[in-house]
Amino acid sequence: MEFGDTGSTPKGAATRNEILRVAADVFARKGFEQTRMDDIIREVGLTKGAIYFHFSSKATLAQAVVDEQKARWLRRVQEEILSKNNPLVELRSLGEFMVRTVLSDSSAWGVVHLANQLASANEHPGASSPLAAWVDLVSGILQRGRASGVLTFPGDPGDAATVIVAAFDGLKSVTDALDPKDLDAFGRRATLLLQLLEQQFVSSQ
Amino acid sequence: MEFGDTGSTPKGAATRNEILRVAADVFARKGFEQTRMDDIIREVGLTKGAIYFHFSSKATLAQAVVDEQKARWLRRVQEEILSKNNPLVELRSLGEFMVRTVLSDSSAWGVVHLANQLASANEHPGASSPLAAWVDLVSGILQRGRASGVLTFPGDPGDAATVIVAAFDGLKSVTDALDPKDLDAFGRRATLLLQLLEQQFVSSQ
DNA sequence: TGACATACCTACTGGTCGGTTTGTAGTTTG
DNA sequence: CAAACTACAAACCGACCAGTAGGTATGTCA
Repeated sequence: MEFGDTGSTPKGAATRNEILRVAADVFARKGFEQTRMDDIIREVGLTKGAIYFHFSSKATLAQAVVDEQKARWLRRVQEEILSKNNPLVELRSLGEFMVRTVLSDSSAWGVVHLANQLASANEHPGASSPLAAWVDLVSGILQRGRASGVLTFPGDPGDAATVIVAAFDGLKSVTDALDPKDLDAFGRRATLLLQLLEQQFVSSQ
Repeated sequence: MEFGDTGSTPKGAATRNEILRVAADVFARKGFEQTRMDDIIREVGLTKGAIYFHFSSKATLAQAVVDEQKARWLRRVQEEILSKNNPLVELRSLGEFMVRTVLSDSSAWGVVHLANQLASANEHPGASSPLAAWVDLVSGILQRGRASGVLTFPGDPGDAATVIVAAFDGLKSVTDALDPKDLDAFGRRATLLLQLLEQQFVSSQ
């Protein structure tokens, strides 16, 4: 049930990070249930004892992966995007950021779903879900954009934000499922989606 | 590996259908991996031997569920929607049909993903995926709509269709993940999405 | 009414997988 | 330098679960 289990020594901390790195990749590729602890163990080059010394359970390890990744990109988004102080620019940047992230780091978006998969077994309210964080982020931008008149959309900002994030999320998973070979497919379709949103949310003139 | 394992007798066929009915519900709720054969057995009120008499494996049962459901709604869509011979009406009807289906029959959309979950273990090309069928359906409508001038959109019809279907799919899964209690949430957001698509794809004038 | 298929049940097996226990090098600290 | 702690390794455990073995009951038809 504890979280920051160990890492008191430089060596221990390094190993812990290495485990997190590999675990993020495997979890993202295969999902929580389909990931075997032995998969991670094999790829890290350690043994069961080592992993369970640093993390008390499979769920704890996965949660640590989620928390670490979430903190990382929340910081990046904060620095690179929300600093613009311009909802229109922020929304565009965020869209491009999402697309770029999905395209470059294949494991990144997989981790976004880990928290939700954990919620089934664990009793996490889902509030810590990276997905919810994305929605909140977009929702905030939409609200400020509407207030300043540069963005228009019907209904609740939260709902609109959810639709936007969900569209991206669905595009990723559907493309993975239907055209796993077609490497450009996601990029093409995401661009299309961005165009669509641009014309829909940005106030003409 | 066989498909229509049994069902030679009226009684046998009835049991087989009952198993399919229950299995569809359980698979849709919990997904392929998380579903235990014992779950289905309990709800059907039979035993292991009975299920394995009618279906040779868990994967075979799931595949049968997918095939049966897919055939059913493909027929319905054919009759209720594609008979209109009007791309604009068809697209609107199809959108409403999807929303209505998701809202009324909670297990319906879950089954759509079963085939994809099977592809991991099994070696199904994924071509039989209901998701692919939906995309093809929309893609066809878009093509005919563009040809007759009532629909406009940039790029490949297949890509546009994928974006549309993916947006719905993502909306369903994201809403389930983030707001499982909020019953109207999906409806509200889906309506928003339909408006959005309306203004984007339907030629103004 | 005997032969054979259909339809179903009970009990078990074999493998998988998360987690535990125990041991033991190396490192730090008193 | 000895006790104590850190950071791992190796072997093992027990629960879970898909699938099987072998039986029984209920037709059906000649």
